[in-house]
Amino acid sequence: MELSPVMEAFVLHWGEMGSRWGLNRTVAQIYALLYVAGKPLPADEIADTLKVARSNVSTSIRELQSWGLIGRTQAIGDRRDHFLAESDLWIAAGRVADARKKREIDPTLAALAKCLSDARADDAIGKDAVARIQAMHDFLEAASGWYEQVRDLPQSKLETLMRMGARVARLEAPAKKPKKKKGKGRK
Amino acid sequence: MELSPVMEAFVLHWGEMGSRWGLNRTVAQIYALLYVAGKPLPADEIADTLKVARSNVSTSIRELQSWGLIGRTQAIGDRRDHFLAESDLWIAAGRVADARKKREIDPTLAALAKCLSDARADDAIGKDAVARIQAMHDFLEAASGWYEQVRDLPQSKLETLMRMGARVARLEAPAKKPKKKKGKGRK
DNA sequence: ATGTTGTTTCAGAATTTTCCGAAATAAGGA
DNA sequence: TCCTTATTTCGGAAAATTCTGAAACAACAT
Repeated sequence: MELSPVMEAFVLHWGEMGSRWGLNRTVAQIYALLYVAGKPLPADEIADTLKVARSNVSTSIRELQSWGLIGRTQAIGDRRDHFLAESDLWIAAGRVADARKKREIDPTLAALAKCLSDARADDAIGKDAVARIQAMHDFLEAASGWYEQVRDLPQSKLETLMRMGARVARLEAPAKKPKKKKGKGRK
Repeated sequence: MELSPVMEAFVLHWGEMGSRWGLNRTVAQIYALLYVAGKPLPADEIADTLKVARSNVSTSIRELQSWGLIGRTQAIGDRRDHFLAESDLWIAAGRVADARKKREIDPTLAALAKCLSDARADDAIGKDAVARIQAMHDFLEAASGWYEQVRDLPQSKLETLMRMGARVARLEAPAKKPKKKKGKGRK
């Protein structure tokens, strides 16, 4: 398949973006391609369209599956696997967030916990340094715990929470003018 | 300065972590070192402690300043600059989030908006593909807008919002033990 | 079996990122 | 000014990551 210039720009930009979020460029491009395609594509067509080696597609697809971002389907009369992007972006973003938390945050938290207990047992380390390590551990743990509580919310509840956030922002952070008005004249 | 093994582990782990969040390893290690040190250190002492080239420290410090993660101070009787880590992790994390949003999300959003209008004007592109591009644009824009509304909240309000999130989670996603009371007398 | 089609693995090539060290720059004293 | 100390710049070395192409592998039909 030949990409139109617009499609190409889309795929390229998304590849760029993805590469900053833990996916490599090819992986992100493949996701973008499958996403706009909106239908299952076989691996060799992906390789063809993106002008990358077939083997690279194979590896990248495996990674996309490990992130839970694509599914595999069959087409009748075609022995090849076909791949389909998760098209619900809430779900896709959640998958990435879950995976990164598990791969990066959780191990870091464990390492910090060990550092902390080691530091406590080491009297060459000042109380204040221990306190700072603890602050970092607690911070990460708090963020991690909050994420865990929120991640299972259905999308509708998540949107409610976001609206709550927006509302808190409107009510509590009254912009530049120190108007001090206590009223609640929301529209 | 010579690092104790525990400190070294801390700095190493944090370097690893940071490298997955857009800072490179040396940059993250320097932040970690300044963070545990809890006092301003001159650049050559940093280079010495972390066993990296002095010039690398110079470059990394410049980057840390561009992220807003460290400050520069002077010591009396010492012509060298001394550097101090931002020790409030809420602020530090916010700085990283702000910077990444500005460097990555905003440009991507702009690119997506352009893609979208180009795609609309291109009749070689199906309506459904346009709809998918729009969905992606709208998703990013919504997330971005939410972030902007929340980022200026003072820490206390943010914590309130987090508690709200936790509460929504408890109420709406029936936990295993429905009897769980609040509070958890730590330490 | 044997051929045909599709997939995966893997060693090393290509590319990108990070880092070092020498040289250039800056900022004071004497 | 000239020396001494501190910092930055920058070309290319080193390291890490990504990608390719060939070969191995797998599944199936003939």
